[in-house]
Amino acid sequence: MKIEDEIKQVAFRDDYQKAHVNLIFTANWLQQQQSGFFKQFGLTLPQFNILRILRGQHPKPATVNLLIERMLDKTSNASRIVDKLETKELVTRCVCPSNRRAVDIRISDAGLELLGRLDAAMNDQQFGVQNLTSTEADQLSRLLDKIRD
Amino acid sequence: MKIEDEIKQVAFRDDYQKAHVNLIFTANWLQQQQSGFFKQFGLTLPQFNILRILRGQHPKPATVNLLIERMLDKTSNASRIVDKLETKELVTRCVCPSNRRAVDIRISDAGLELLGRLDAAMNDQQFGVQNLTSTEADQLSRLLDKIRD
DNA sequence: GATAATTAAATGTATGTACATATATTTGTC
DNA sequence: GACAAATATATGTACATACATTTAATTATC
Repeated sequence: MKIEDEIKQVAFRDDYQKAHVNLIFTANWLQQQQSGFFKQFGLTLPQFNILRILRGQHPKPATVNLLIERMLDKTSNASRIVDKLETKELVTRCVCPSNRRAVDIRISDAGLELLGRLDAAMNDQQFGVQNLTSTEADQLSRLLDKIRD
Repeated sequence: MKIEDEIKQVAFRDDYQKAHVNLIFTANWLQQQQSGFFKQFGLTLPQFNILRILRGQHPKPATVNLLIERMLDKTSNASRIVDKLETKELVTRCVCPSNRRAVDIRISDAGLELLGRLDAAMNDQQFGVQNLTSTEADQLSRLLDKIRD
């Protein structure tokens, strides 16, 4: 559906405004698609993203700083998202021996097992970007990179 | 900067995953650019969006339902965002005479005046999409529409 | 080596998101 | 006209975002 119809706005000032609104709207749309999927597994999107970063580090630990550096949303509060994951026993947290200011965070066996199940389910799940051809996906990335220049 | 460097990820599975991550990341980036701008005026992005919808209706009132219909984020809680705007006296709210379930919401003179100042400031402010050519902006909108098909 | 500056993480507060539930009003049906 | 269903909004709760402040540990400077 065209963006004008999605938000019932008759016209945009120009192609720039239209692209901008479309970008925000589509990203929200994709996030909602995904968060419904993750909910089945008792996770939120940011919780999943942090777990994935931790798996990438495993068996090495990550610090809160490293998580923030790699998160899509730099300003979110990694500390409290880790709290939730720790409550679910998907990660472990202990003071870093070499630098007692820092905290070593590791994904637990239960966390690895959950991500494994998510990987399997994700292959069955089609998210929106699949509607594009590979060339179009590449084209999209280039346009987005240019926006942030 | 390329998306790989932004989030310090070495490689993506394919162009689809890369485009997807890039889309979420760029939309967040744009939102942060804007929210910094709105903050100078004591508004948040959703508050601004609701005010703009109300100005579009002015002098006719809008109901909460109409606001939800036109908002980019359908699931957000329009009622409570209107609460904040009412506290700041930027909108008025009163029971609709013809349907006492509904609430008539109108932008106040102070609200109109604030939006006027924002319009002026916005013309001086360059947001990211301006980095694209008009053709590229159009191309981007088409790709985004295709994602949501 | 004491003290200031910096760094790493946690905490506090206001706002927003997501979704379920509650309350009040109107509409439809017998 | 009583009562069920639908509609419009508000409220409750858990989680996340945004940003300021606090606490603790380390590093730098005199």
